[in-house]
Amino acid sequence: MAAAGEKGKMKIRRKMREPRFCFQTRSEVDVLDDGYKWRKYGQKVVKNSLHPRSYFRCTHSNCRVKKRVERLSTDCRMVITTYEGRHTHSPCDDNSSGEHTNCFSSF
DNA sequence: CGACTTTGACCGGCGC
DNA sequence: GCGCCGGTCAAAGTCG
Repeated sequence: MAAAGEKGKMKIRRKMREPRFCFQTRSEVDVLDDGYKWRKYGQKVVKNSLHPRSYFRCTHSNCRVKKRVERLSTDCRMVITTYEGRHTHSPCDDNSSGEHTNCFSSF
């Protein structure tokens, strides 16, 4: 990511076996309802942003997907939504049931 | 009543 | 060896 700049190069964390999806969205709200329910489990301030970063987790039981929402210091209405992991259930359940519309499977 | 939110504190890993 | 940063969990409170 852009944060890779700094002094050297961030050592790649192979520990993260789960894919990471970073999305830049311009919205006034932190959490956009993408069809999943998220529960905030933490908030920390990061120097690179000068703004508090929010940590979300999928409220489902079989879903351990994590979501990270960070606000841009240059654009308060711009937020970076980072999804970590894969959803094991369908968004909004019944809706489009039996349809694995998981575009994320690209990875 | 159930579910979700918020803040603080704790722990691990890494750097120097 | 110690300090610092990032990340996570827990408890309580509130709202629907």
